[in-house]
Amino acid sequence: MDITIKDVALKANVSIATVSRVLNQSKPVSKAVRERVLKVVGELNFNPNSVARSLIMKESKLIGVLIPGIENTYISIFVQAIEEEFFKHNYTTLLCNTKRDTDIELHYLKLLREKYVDGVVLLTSAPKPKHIEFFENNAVPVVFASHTDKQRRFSSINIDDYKAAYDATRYLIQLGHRRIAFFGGPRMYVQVIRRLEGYKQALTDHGIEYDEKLYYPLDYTIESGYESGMKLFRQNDKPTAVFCISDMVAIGAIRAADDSGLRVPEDISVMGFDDIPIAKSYLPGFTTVRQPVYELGVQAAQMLLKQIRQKEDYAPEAKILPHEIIIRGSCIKVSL
Amino acid sequence: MDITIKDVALKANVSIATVSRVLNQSKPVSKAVRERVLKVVGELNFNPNSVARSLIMKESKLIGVLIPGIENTYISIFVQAIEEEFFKHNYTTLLCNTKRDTDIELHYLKLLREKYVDGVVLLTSAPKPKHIEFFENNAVPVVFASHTDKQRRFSSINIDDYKAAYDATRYLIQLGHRRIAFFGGPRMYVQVIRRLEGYKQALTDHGIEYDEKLYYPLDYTIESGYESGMKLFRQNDKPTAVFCISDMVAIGAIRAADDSGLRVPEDISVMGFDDIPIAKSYLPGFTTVRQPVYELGVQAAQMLLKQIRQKEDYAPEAKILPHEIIIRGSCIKVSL
DNA sequence: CTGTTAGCGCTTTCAA
DNA sequence: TTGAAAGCGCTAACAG
Repeated sequence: MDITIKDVALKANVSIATVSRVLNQSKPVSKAVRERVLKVVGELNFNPNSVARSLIMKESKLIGVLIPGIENTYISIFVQAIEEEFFKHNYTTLLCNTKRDTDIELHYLKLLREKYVDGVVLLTSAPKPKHIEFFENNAVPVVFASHTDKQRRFSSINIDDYKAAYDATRYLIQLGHRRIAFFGGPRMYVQVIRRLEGYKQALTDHGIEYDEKLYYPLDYTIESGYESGMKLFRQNDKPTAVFCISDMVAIGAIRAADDSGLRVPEDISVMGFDDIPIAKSYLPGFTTVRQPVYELGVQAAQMLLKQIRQKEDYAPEAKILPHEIIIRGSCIKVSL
Repeated sequence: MDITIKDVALKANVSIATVSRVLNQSKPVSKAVRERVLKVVGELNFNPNSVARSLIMKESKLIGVLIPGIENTYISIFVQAIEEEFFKHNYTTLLCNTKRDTDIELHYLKLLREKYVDGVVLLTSAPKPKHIEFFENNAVPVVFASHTDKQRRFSSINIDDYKAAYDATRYLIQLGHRRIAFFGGPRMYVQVIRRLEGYKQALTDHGIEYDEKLYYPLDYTIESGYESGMKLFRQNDKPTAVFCISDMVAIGAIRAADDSGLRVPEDISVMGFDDIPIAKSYLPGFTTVRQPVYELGVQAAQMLLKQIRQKEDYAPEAKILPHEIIIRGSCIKVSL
C-alpha cells in the first residue's frame, strides 16, 4: 500500500541510494537524474518514512513538552508558543501531562528517549535529583522552564520570581497595605519558595513582620483560590490585600470575596500573577504581575533548537525575561 | 552508549528472539529463562527501542490530536482529557495546532501518517473533502470531534449543536427577550451553522423574526467578543440579550457591556457556551450551555482506542453527548 | 521452548 | 556521480 523509496528507485531507474541523496541533498547528484527522481516522487506522491529514518539517524523531529497540567491558561499559552515556534522548524510536539507526579515525569522522560525525541522542554515544579541524573546520563537537549538551574549544567528560562514577588508586594505596601495574605503553592516548588522569599523580603524591608497565618499553600487552580478565600475572609483580622500565585487563584479569591460580602477592591485588594488574557477583561481588571508567557515559550523553543544544532558545542544558558506590574482595578489604596 | 536487545541476549545467554519474546510475551518462554532475561533487563536498565519496533509493527503508540488552537480553555480541557485517557493505555499525544488552516491540517496529517500514529482525533471547524480523502486513502483510525459525519463513514463525537442553541435561545425567549443578538463564528464552520439554525428555529417557533443585523460573525476569542460588543452596544436599538458561541466570547461581551455603561444582567443578558471553569466563578456567573468537555475528550479517546483494537471490524459510531443549560446570574427576565 | 534468519525503509560507507 | 551492500534495533516466520 505504501510507497517506499524502492518504488521510486525502480520507477526512476536509479538506485535507492540515489533517491536518498536527492531527497536529503546529502551528496551531489547530476541534474538530469535529480529531476527524474523528483518527478517520480511527485507522481507517486512519495513520503519518506520518518520512522525508518529515525532509526538510523537517531533523531525524530519530535520535541517532548512536559507540563504539570494544561487547565491553567498560562500553561496553554506557553505550550502554544512552543508548538508554534517548533512548527516553523518542522518539529512536532509531544504533549506530556505529568500532573506534578515525579513518577509520571520519569516515565515520560524514558519514553521520550526511546522515541528519540530531539529535545525536551521541562515545565516542572522542581528539578528532582532524578531529573538531573536522567539528563546527565542521556545527553538529550533540555531546557528547564520556570526555574533556574543554579549550577548552570542545563539551560533554563524564567522570570525572576523573587524580584517579581518582591515588586508586587512592595506595590501593595506602597498602597498602604500592611496585612497582605499570600496565596501561594506548596512549599516544595522552587517557584513558590522564590516568590515567598520575595514577598517576605519586601515585608521586612518595610518593617512589616511576616505572619505565617497569612500564608496559604494551595495549588494554582480557581478552586483552591476560592477555598482559601472562603477560609481567610471568614476570619476576624482579615488582611486588606491578598497576593495570589496565579491569576486563576485570583479569580477564585475574588469570587470568594464576593461570596463573603466583600467588594474588590473597596474592601479587599487582590493581586494576580501571570496576566493571562482574562485578567484584562475581568471585572475588575486584575492588577497583576505580567509574565511574558508567549515569549517565554518562543525563547525556550529557540534555546532548545540552538542546543539541538550545536550539540556538544552548546554552552547552557540561563535566561531571565522581564516581568512587569500591570496596574488595573483590583488593588487600591487601603481605606482607613 | 545505548543498550540494545543484543546486549541483553548476550549477557543472558539467549538469542535476541527469546529476549523479544519475554518482553512482548508473544510466545511461551520457560520460567527459568524468562527470569534470567528479566534480571538482565533490570541490571542493564534496558529500554526497548520503540522506533525500531514501530518500523516493523507499523504502529507507534502515538496519537495525533489536531486542534485549531489552544488558548480557549474549552480546548485545553478537551486535550487534557484525551491525553489523560490515552496515558492510561500507554499512548502518547502529539499536539498539532492547525490554526484553522487547511494546509496545516493536511501537512500534519501527512506527517502523522509518516510517523505511524495509531490514530488521530480531529477537532476542526469543518471536514474538508481533502480530509475525507485522506482518511479514505489511508485507513488510519480517526474520530471527528465537534461535528458529526452524516454519512457515517467516520466516527464522531459531539453535542447536538442545533438543539443546544435552540434550547439556549428558547430559554432567553422565555425570559421575555425578543431581540437577541447572536455572537457566532464564521459561517463556514459546521458548528456555527448548526447553532445558527437552532437559534433561528427557536426564534421562528416563538414568532420572532430573524434579524441579520443581530448576527455577528467572529472567532471564539475574548477579543472578538469584546469588539463585537463595543459595536453592538453603541447602537440605538440594542438587543436585550446576547447569545455567545463560547464563554470566552461572553467574557469579552460582558466587558464591552461594562465599558459601554451597561450592567449585566440588569441592562443586558449575556449567555455563554461551553461552561468552562471560569464561567462559574465569574461575577456574575455565566448562564451558559454546558458541554461535557472532559467527557467528550475521554469518550473520543475511548472510541479511537476501540477502533485501533478492532481494526476492520470496527463500525463507525456517531455519539452525541447531552448538553445542559446552566442557569447562573448573567441572564435575567427582561425588565420593561 | 529456543535459535537462526530475513526483513521493516532508510542512510551511508565503499567501490566503481 | 552512481550503485551495491551493510546495517539501525527489533519482530516473526521457520526450523529444530
